[in-house]
Amino acid sequence: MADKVTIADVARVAGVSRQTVSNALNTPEVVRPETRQRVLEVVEELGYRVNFAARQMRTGRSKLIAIRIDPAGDGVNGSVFDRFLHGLTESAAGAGYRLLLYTAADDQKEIAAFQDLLGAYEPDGFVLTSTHHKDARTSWLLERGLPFVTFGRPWSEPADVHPWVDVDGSAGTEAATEHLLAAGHRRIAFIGWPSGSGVGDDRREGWRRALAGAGLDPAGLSRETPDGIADGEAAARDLLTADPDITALVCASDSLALGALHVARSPNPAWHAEAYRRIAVTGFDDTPVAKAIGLTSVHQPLTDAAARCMDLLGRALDGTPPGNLLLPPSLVVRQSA
Amino acid sequence: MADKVTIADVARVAGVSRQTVSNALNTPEVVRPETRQRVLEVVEELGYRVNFAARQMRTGRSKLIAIRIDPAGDGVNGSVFDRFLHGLTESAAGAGYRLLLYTAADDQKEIAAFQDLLGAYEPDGFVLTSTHHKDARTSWLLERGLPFVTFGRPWSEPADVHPWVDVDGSAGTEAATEHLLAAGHRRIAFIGWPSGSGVGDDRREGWRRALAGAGLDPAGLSRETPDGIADGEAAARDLLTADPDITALVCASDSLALGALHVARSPNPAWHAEAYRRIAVTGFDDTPVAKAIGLTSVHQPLTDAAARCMDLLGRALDGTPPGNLLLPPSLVVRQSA
DNA sequence: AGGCATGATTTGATCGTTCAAGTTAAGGAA
DNA sequence: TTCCTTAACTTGAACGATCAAATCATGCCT
Repeated sequence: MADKVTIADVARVAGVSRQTVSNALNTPEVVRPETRQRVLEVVEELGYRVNFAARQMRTGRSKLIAIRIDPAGDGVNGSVFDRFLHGLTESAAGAGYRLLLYTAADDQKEIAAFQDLLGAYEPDGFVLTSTHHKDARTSWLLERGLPFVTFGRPWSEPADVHPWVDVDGSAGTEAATEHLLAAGHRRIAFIGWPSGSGVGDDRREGWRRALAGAGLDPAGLSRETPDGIADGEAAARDLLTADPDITALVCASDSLALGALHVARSPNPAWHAEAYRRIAVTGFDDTPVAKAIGLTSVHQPLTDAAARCMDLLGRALDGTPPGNLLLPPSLVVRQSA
Repeated sequence: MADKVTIADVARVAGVSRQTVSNALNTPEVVRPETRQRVLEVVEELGYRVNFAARQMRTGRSKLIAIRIDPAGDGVNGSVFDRFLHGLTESAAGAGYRLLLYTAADDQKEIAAFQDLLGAYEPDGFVLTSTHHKDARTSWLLERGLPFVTFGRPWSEPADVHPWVDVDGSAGTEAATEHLLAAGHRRIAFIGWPSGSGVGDDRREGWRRALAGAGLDPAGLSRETPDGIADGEAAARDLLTADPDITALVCASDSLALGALHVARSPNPAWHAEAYRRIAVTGFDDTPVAKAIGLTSVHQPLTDAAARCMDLLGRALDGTPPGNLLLPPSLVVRQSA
């Protein structure tokens, strides 16, 4: 393998000093154009590349961004994070950064991971996902003035405590509900998660808002259940049994929707002795499963979100005030609704 | 934020030299137990952590492993890589390594990425996925003596040219086919990819082997098509129309199987005027989609594969001959077959 | 007692880069 | 001519760790 080419090698061949090579690459304006040109040619010729470790020692910047990847979530919804990650890797590369992965089981473990990482690899910044109420991670990072962006807004604090990018979940469920209303549905129920989670409550709120806008009463039309196919099925069964007028189900996730769909599509439902009701179902996240089975679902612009996260983080690293950003989702209409 | 703690700080507080601190941490056996104890206490007290950049400068080891993540594949099968990645992150962490992500559009671009990475971050090793015939990447790395493991066996070269871990695809389709045979099926067709891809040919071979074992003739029972839901549907339709005796379809992927399932489950198939035939379908990869819709599928032990990859890479980094490993998949039986 | 091996610790040098300060040469003003 | 400024480039030092070699005890053997 070609031996390591250092800045000194380039300097020698180009007949200039190390520092001039460094300047030609990092501060071109202080170098005479023809010198710069010559240096760049030698850089090309020798295949020189800066050694990040050495640079990091001097400047303190590692050009690394750390992000947590969860222990093998094999669920339907795991793919949301994965799609975000794919997008972020590309945006980061465009900005000259690479992603460093780590795992952590909970907030406290993640903070411990921060400490390990900061001591060892010294990442320049962090991207946090799945923010929640009383997020210990963000306050820890804020206290220490470390640059980070969250994908997910702060749920317990004012919107401007830290930079974030999020997708407007309530707008998503609202759009889904409005789509159902436009199709003539009047009794539209919601299947979501136990209240207390920011994301879940937000999604429920969008449904409620749409019903209110149409002058409809949401009372008795909402169920709270853990995320899962079986859970969605049970909740749907419960709702449809309790209220024979329900004709549509808005769900907080594709997993729940998938379960609901089983009930909605069962040809001769035990929960209903009358003539067959066609029940519309919508999901959330537009996972591959939704696409595969024709489930109408709310799509999150994840690649875009990733790019904007990188934008904001870049600003945070520059010292520019980064701000925050709420992206609109879009409804992907398929056969299920 | 707490100022950076260096090895010199620890040395001063513990009343020893830098090198003794280094030894206490890296070569404990050369340090007197009580000295070691004292040093470790100070390390704990000050919250000292080695700075990897500095270590890397001296030792040349970065404790980083690079792995490519593909540009946002939103398909059904994307999750295979993602599950592998989750597992690998954990195994790597266990061995003191972290994963560094990069993207690349093709083999040549990936080799360029190798050069960038080696010059800049100097990863200690690489994990390559989706190996194929005439893989330019492996030969490039081999020529330069760089440590790597592939998840996927070498398809054009002898098995021992480089370390690898793979899942035995032909054993998977063979198991699926045998399961169908045991259920009484006799005309079992195969839907796979155009020949020439190692993985695809291997999966077809397993089906052929199982049929041969039962003394059955595979002639006319195989179709080659790109990977996709619509492609699977078309191929299934074609097969079932051409041969009225077919009662089961073994597919090379869950995407293909999903398409096939649409045909198999259509209540009044245009392709068949006779009484309704129940067509069994099996997929490959056991994606969330398979679980969601009750598709019998071949499951790959991805977490295990990731762990073994890390094992082998660790050996390659130590200089121990790493070898290679073919893992058996398992058939997950659901309603579809 | 002298010599020597062994164990425990310390010292100086080094990895490749960039910062900060220094040098050199050329041009302009007095 | 002399002095000063500026542009262009060079030199020495430093980042924080580990390697290699040096130092200093200590114990054992003859």
